[in-house]
Amino acid sequence: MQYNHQEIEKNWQKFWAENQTFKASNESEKPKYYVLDMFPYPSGAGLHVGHPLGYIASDIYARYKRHQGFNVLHPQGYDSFGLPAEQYAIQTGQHPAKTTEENIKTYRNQLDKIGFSFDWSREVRTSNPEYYKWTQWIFIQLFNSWYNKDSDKAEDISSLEKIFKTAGNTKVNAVCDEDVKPFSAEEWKAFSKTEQEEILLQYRLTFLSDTEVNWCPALGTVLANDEIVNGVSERGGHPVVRKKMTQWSMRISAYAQRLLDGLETIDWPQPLKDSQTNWIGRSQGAMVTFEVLSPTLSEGKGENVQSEVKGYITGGNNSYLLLEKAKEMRANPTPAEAILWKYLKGKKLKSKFRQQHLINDFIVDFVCLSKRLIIEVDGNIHDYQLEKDEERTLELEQKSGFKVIRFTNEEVIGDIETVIFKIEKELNNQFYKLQKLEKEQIQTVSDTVENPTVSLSSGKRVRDRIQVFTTRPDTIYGVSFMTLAPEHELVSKITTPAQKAAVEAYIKATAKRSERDRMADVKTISGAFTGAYAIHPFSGEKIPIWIGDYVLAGYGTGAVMAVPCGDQRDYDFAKHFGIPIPNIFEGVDISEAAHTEKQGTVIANSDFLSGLKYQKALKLAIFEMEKRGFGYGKINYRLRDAVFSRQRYWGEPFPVYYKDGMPQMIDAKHLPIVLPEVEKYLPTEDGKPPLGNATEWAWDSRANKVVSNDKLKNKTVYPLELNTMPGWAGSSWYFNRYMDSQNSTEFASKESLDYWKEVDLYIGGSEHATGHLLYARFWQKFLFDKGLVPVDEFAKKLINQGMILGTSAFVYKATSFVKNGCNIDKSNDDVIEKIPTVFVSKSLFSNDDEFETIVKNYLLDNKLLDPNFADLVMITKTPLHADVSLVNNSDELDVEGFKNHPLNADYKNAEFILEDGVYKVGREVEKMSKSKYNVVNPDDIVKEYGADALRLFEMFLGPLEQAKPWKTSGISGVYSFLKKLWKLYISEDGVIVSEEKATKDELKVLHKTIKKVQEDIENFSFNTSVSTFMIAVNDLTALKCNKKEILEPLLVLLSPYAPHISEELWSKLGNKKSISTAPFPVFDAKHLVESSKNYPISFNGKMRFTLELPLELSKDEIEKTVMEHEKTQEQLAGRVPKKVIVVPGKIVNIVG
RNA sequence: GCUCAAGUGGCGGAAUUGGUAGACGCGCUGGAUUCAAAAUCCAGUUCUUUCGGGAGUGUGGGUUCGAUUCCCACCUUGAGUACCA
Repeated sequence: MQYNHQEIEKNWQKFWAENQTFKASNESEKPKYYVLDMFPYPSGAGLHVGHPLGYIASDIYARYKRHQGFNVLHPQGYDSFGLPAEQYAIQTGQHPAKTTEENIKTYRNQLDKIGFSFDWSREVRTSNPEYYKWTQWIFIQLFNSWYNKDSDKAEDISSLEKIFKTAGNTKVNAVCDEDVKPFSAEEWKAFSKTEQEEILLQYRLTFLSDTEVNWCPALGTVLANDEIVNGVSERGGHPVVRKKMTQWSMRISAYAQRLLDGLETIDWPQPLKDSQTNWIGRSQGAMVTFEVLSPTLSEGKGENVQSEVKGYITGGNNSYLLLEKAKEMRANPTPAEAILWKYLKGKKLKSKFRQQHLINDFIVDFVCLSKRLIIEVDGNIHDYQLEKDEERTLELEQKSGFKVIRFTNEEVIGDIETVIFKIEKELNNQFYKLQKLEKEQIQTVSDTVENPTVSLSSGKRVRDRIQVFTTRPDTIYGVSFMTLAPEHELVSKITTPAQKAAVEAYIKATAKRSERDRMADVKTISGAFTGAYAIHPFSGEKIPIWIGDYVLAGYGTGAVMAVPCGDQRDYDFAKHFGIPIPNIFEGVDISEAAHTEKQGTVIANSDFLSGLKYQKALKLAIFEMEKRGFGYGKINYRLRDAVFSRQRYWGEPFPVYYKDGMPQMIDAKHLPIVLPEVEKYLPTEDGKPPLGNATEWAWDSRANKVVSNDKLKNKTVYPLELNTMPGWAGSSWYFNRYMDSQNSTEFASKESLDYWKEVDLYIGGSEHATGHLLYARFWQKFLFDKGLVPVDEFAKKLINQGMILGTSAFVYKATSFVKNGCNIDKSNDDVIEKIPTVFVSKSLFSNDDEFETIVKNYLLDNKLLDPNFADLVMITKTPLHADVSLVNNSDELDVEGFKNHPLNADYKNAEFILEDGVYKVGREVEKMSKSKYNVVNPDDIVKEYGADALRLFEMFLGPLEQAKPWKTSGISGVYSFLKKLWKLYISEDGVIVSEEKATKDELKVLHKTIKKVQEDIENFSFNTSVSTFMIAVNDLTALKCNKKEILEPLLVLLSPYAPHISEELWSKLGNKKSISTAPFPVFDAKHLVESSKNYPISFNGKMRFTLELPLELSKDEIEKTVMEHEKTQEQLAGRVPKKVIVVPGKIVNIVG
C-alpha cells in the first residue's frame, strides 16, 4: 500500500468536519488555552504560501496543547470590511458584500485543504451585522465615557455630569480637549442642552472634532498616519494632502501611559514593543514660560532690563522698609492664614501663590502673580495696616491691575472647601480676562508703534509669554535664543517693525513649501529674526527670538528654547546665523558639534546647576522652576488621538444621528444599524461620503428605525452619520467575540469571558505593530475599565511570523538598436528588420559585454544580421520576470510554455539561446507578489505533495520569526520523509507493525525525539523539530524498527505537524478515536543514559581526534589515558604540554 | 540621523550556563536498480593541500586552556521611525 496523500487528507478533513473534532467547549474540567491568528482580510487574490505560515505554527501549538490535555480555543474568521473590496466595487459596480462573500469562500476552501484544527463554529466576520452590532455597541460605550485622571480609568459620562451639576468643571481632572472653558455649577445648569452636549463632547472618549486630516483625494478617504508611507498612501501610492474635516476621533491619548506600562506585563517581541514605545513617544521634561520683552525694550530703549527681569519683585518705592516686615509676618501667620497657605502653597491649585507679598506699598496676604489675583483674609491682627479695605482694594485693582478677593477667618477655618473652590473659579476668570487683556494690549502696542507719541505705562502691562516644552531643563543656562514655528500665533505680535518685512517673507516662503519638501530637505537651515527678545527666567538675560521651520507648529507648544551646545539642530541653526553658542558642559569640546550625551556630563556655567550631573541637574532645575513659578515638570506624548471616521462605504455605520447639529447615540437596543444600499460607492457630487448616496438613511427617533430620507422634513426624523468606521474598528475586539461568538444578547457572556480571559498565544505579522495591536490594546483597557472584560491586556504572548519571500525567475531579453551618427544608406529599421526578440540563457554571460557578443554571434550565425552592419548594432540586456510556474527545480525554463503564456503574447516568435539544450533562468529573492510572477499557490503544493508536506515544509524553511525565501524544490525532502515514515508502518502487504518489545536503541531514539520535539514546540522552534523527526525516521529505518511500542507514540509527536498521515496510521494501528486528544508521550531520561563518551581531544583548542572513554572515569584517569594514547604523542611530537584541561563528560584540551 | 534585528558552505538553515562548527534538507558528484526515465537505495559534498596537514562562522582587536556563543570598535544588509525640542 502506497502513501496516497490526496485520499488520506480528503478523508480526514471530512472526518474532522463531521465529528466537529476541534469544537471548543466553554465549560470544561481541563485547563484552557487560547491560540489565535491575526484574522485575514479576504482579498481577491486568495492565499499564497506565505499566508498560512503563522496559521500552521499556531495550529501545531494548538494541537500540541490538546495532546497535553488542554481545552483549546483555536478559532478563525475574517476581517471583511476594507478598502480593496470597495475599490473593486467602484470599478465593477458589484456590491462589496458579494465579492467579499466570494473571496471568503475561496479562502475557506484553501484553508480547509491545509488541515487546520479551527473551531469553525465560532467564525466571525467583521462585516456581518450580527458582529458589527457589537462594534457599534462598543462605540456607544466609548461615547458615554470620559477619562478620570484621578481614578486613572474610564468612567461613565453620567459621573462627569454629576460633578458639573454640583461643582462645575474646575475641579475635574480629566483627559479632554485643550480649549475647554471653565464654568461653575450654576453656569452649567444655565447652559442650553446643546451647549451642555458640546461641552461633554470635549470629554468623551470618542468625540467629534475639526481635525487636520490626511486626505487622499484619489482614494476619497482619510488615512491614519501609519497608512502613509513617505508622504503617499501606503495602498496605491497616491498623494496625500492636509485638510480640515469634522471627524470622529478616539481619545487614545488618555491611555498613553497605561499602554506604555502594559508593555512590561506582556510577552511580546521586543522590536514590536519598541515600535509601540516609540509611537507613544513619551518624553519627560518641563514646561517653561519665557516672558517676552515689549518691543520698546526689545529694541533697547526705555526701561532698565534688569529691573524688569525679576517678575516676582513687585514692590514699590518703600520696598526696602516693608520687606523685613513681610518676612516677619510670614513667620507668624494667623491660624486662618496658615490653613489657607497649606492649600495654596506648592502649586496645589496649579497656580503659584506667594504669601505676605509686597505689591507696590502694600503687603498682601496671598497673591498669584501670573493670574494677578490677590487673596486677603480679614480680621487682620497687624494693626498698622488698618487702612480701609476698600481703599486698598481700589488702589490694587485700579492701579496695579490685580483682582482682590476677601475671605473672613471664619470662612477659611469653617469651610475651606468652598473657599478653595471660589479661589479656583477666580483663577480661571482671571486667566480669561488676562488673555483678553493681552489681545487688547497687543492692539495698543501696535498702535504705539504706529503712533510713537503715545507711551505705555509699563506697570500695568501684561507681557506676552512663550511656553516651551523641553526634555533638558538641566541645560536651561545654555539657552542663547528661542525658535518659534513660523505658524506660531505670537510671531505677528512680537515682531518688531524693523524685522517685519523679513519675517513675513520667511513665513510666506515656508508656507509655500509643502510638507513633503520640508521632509525631504532636512539639511537646509532657514529662519528669520523677529527682533523681539525674551527674558531668561533664571539669568534674566535677553534672548533673541527667531522663527525657523525646523520647529513644528504641531508638536508640543510650537516653540523651543534653543540650547545650541546640547542639541544638534539648535547648534546648526546658531552656526548658520552666527548666534553665540555658550558652553555649559564641563570639559566638553563643542567647536565641531553639539554635545548631546546626557550620561556622565557635568553641567558648568549654570549658577546653581553647575557641577551637577544630568539626573540631579534635571531634578533641581524643575524643582527651582516650580518654586519660582515659571515652569513645571511635565510628561509629553507623541501619541495623537486616533481619527476614527472614514469617508467610505464598506465599513461599519455609526449608530449616530444628528439633532440640532449635535450627535446623538441610537439606543443600544435598536442595533445593529445596518449598512444601507447605495447606487454607487463614490463620494457624492457635493463631496459627501458614499453614504450620502443612500436614499434610506434617516433616523426616525419615534419609531426607532432607519427610514427614507424623504421623511427628514418630519420633526422627529434626523439625518444619520455619513462616515463609516475605519478598518481597525472590528479588529480591535474580535478576540473577545470568539469566546462566545453566537451570543445575540451580549458581545460575549461574562462566564465565557471569565473562562477564556485572554489570548494565550497570538500569532501574526509585524506590520500591525502600531495599528491593530495598539488600538486593540486601547479598546481592551477601556472595556476593562468598564468592567466588561476581566483582563486589561488581551494577548499574553505574541509572536511575529516572518515573511515568506518569493524566488523570482528572470529571463534576459536582448534589445537591438542602431547606433546614432553613422552614415549608412539604409534606414535604421532595415538594419534591424530581421532581428527577432532573443532571450539568452543565464549562465552564458557574466556581464553586459559578453551578453552583447553572444547575441551578435547568434544573429550572425543565423543570418539574421548583415555582417556589414554588425558594428552599427548595439544590444542591451533587459531582465524580465518569468512566471515561476514555468520554471522547474533546476532553474530550467519551459520555453514553449513561456511562448504560449497569455502574458507573453509579444514573445510568441522569440528565439532562445540555450545552454546544454536548456534555457536557464536567473533567480532573485523578492517579496512575493503578483506583479513579480513569483507567487506560489498552496493549492498546487497540496495537490502535488499534500497538506502534511506543505505544513512540514513551511516549518522546515527556517525560524518562524525570520523572513525566508520560498523554493518549491526543497519540498521533496519533507515529502520523501513522509514516504519513509509510511514505510515504517506499511509495506506492500499492509500494516507491518509488531507487538514485540522494543530494543534499548529503539527506545533511545524515541525518547531523544520526545525530548527534543517537546522542547522545540515550547520554544516555538518548529524548524528544528522537523529535522528531529527526519533523524528519528532515518534512525528507525536503519534499525529496521517496526515495534508498536515505538511507532505509536511517534505518531502523537508528529500529529501536530502532519495531522493527516498521523491520523491515518493511528487508525491503521487499530485506534478507534481521533489521535487529536491522545496524550503526549512522556519523556523518560533513563533511556538516554550512556555508559561512555566519545571525547573530543583538542590541542590548543582545536579538535584533532576523538577517543571513546567510559563515563565513570575520573579526571586523572582520563588525563592519564589520553596522554598515553599514541595519537596524543603524535600530535605533541615530543613537546611537553604546559597544561591539560579535562572536563569530564565534555572535552579534553591539551595546551602546549 | 536614530532605534531594533541579523551576518555561518552553492542554497534554506543547525549548534549558546563558552567545550567535536556545518546537524537536517535542497542542490551537486559518483554508483546501484532500469531498455530508458521517474521513483528508490548507497557513497561523497566548507575551503585549501605537496594528502602529513593547514585555514575557516562579516572585519579588526580583546577576555579565555578553549569563542559562531562573552566584551570593544568597525563594515554590510534588513525592518521601523524620522526636523519630537
